[in-house]
Amino acid sequence: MTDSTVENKRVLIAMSGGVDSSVSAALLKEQGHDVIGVSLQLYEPAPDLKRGKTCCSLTDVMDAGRVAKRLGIPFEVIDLRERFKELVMDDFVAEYAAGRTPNPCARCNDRIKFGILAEIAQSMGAAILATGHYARIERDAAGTYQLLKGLDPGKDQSYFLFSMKQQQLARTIFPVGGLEKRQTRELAAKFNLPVAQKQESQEICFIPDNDYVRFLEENGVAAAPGDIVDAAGSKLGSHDGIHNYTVGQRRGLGIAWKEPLYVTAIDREQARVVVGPREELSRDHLFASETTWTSSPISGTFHGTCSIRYRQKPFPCQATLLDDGRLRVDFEHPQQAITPGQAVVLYDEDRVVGGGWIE
RNA sequence: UGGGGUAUCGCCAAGCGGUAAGGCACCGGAUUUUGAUUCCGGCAUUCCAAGGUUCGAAUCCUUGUACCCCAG
Repeated sequence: MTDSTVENKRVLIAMSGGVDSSVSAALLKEQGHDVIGVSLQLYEPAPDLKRGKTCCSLTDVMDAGRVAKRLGIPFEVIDLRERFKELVMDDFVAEYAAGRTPNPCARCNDRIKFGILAEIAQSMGAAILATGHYARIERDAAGTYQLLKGLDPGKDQSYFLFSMKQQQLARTIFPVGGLEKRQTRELAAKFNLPVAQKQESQEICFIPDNDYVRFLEENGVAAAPGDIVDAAGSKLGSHDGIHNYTVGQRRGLGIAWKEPLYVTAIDREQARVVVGPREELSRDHLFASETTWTSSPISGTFHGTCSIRYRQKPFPCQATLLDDGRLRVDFEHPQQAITPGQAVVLYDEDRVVGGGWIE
């Protein structure tokens, strides 16, 4: 199962303190690798740690350390708070301020884990970086590394990893990518890991209470009021700031209508939130920029499938690269709530071809 | 100070003598390494007010009150 060129090399495993990365570390150790465990300190610990369900809180770092100790592997904590703030949190704030909806997990993977951490791994003499993501990497006959969906359709995280490139894929392994979540849990119990029963992480790791609006306002996003209008521009209500909304959102509008209303667009210039019935969320194409490709860019018209949000079953589409470098994706069937700031990921069967950020 | 109409949950709205539908909004939960969506659950002992008729009324009668429309 493991690529032969990878065996017995030094591997750096990013340990979040969760079940997936802990089992990953255990599997690597069992396979005979020279494993080094690392936890990243990415932000100031939240004062309230009662649930401990974030990916990098103090208790999680401690859990990671306990697992490393149980496995008998070296472990250290790397402080990347400054870089994380600069590359992920600031981007998160700026995107919301611009009326877009950021995807911090995808950004973190791209910039922190497979960016800075990958470099750190090299500097520590580890040729390979491992994480607990549910995705697979395989090398095809031509020697090209392919990024594939995780085998467990309910846990596949390839969407968040779409920006990985050859040089990254060549030096990365996902030990649990071929497992079902249930199997991972069973292995955690079998390895007697202290985190076997730990609950899934969720929410944005650096906003443990999930009150992202408060986080934004504490970080300089002004609560600028404006109108909520329909497609024709008629005022239906008012809001306290466009950062409270995302395209496709239904709840929180406070408008009593004959049918549910959804945010169809956010107009930063006029500080307006445009709403409409469900039908008005439909689009048959989108444009994306900052495209990246796992091996090589598409040429001509790409026929395959794509996802425009995490956990969405990829749907048929075709895509073309425009002269200005942007990507145009046309859907076979209209899709709802194309959300600027989210990623569009192109798939060829189970293979991630590449993607970009929705405009 | 003439005539007509309407008053039911925050909004819209069923009900037409038999013991308060539904939609929206809102609240809670489930799902989820982003944000959403989705799903599940909750949500008027009370029908503008006060009397009356009736075994029984939001539904009938009386008197008020408020608002709307048409005339002034």
